[in-house]
Amino acid sequence: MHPRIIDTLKRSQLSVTDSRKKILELFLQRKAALAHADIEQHSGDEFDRVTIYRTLQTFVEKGILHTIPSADNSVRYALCKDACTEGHHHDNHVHFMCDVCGTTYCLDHVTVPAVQLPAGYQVHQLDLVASGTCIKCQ
Amino acid sequence: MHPRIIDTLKRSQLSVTDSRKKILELFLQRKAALAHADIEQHSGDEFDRVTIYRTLQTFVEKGILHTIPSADNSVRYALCKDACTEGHHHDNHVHFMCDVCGTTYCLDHVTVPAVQLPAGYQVHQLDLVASGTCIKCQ
DNA sequence: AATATTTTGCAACAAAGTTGCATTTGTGTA
DNA sequence: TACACAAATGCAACTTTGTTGCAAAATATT
Ligand SMILES: [Mn+2]
Ligand SMILES: [Mn+2]
Ligand SMILES: [Zn+2]
Ligand SMILES: [Zn+2]
Repeated sequence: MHPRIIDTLKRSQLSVTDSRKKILELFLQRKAALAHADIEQHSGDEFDRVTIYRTLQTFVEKGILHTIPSADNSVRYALCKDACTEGHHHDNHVHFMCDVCGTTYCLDHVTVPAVQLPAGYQVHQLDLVASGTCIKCQ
Repeated sequence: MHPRIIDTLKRSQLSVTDSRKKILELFLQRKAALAHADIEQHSGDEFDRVTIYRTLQTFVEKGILHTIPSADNSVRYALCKDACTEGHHHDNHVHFMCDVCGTTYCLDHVTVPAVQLPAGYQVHQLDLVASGTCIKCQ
């Protein structure tokens, strides 16, 4: 088991349970983002579908995972790298979704550029999602 | 009925049907983007749920509507303004989703800035979605 | 070890999306 | 205008996805 797992859970004041450990482990192994369906597939009958929903929700609230918007009705989740805390995310990096293999990447080193919106729009979050062909699928 | 409706359909080589006219009209009246559910709600029993699915899909394929990614598993659709054609979209403007009223706006005059991705990522599309509080909800 | 708290699985349900097929509607042509 | 062909629609049946309440199990606290 990845050494960071227990730490991460405790720092967020979450009790350390099997499902949380395993789901977190899955995200640490895979470097890419995962949709609910990916986790469900990958974990077989290890735990209930409902538990996955609740775990993902908890992790997002606690700042362990962030969501990545998509145009295919299937939100992806990925590990927060920065110091995200309960209700306060700072994942302002670009995401890339490959049309070929379906992988979603966090491009941690590519920052979302500032944009000048018309007066009156108060921005709380900015998401930039690129899609196309990834390195592996060229 | 809005004068552009028949034109738009014919230009895309689509037969002019009641549902297509009414769904298109809805998008022309409302300036904002609409989710499937919005259309369903707004049209009552005028046409079947399945017809809405199929119409939206057709309109996207034909370049009449474009999709807007979201983090809440509910893709929004909005009219293409530019010369989008079958299978070729050019809606490279920023979108704004209001957390308060839920409205999604096409900010037609705010262009998505170019970003420099790591070598090897071939970008086909760039989506920038801002969220926060809109003008009306301040 | 005993107790209090939290999480989980299950069941039942609601909502969202898909597919095949008969019927209806629209289009082009005679 | 009427006809024939093609396309779109509605319906039914179904699958998938997401939600909720509650008892049982697991975890944390003392
Ligand atoms: Mn990310
Ligand atoms: Mn738009
Ligand atoms: Zn790929
Ligand atoms: Zn608003």
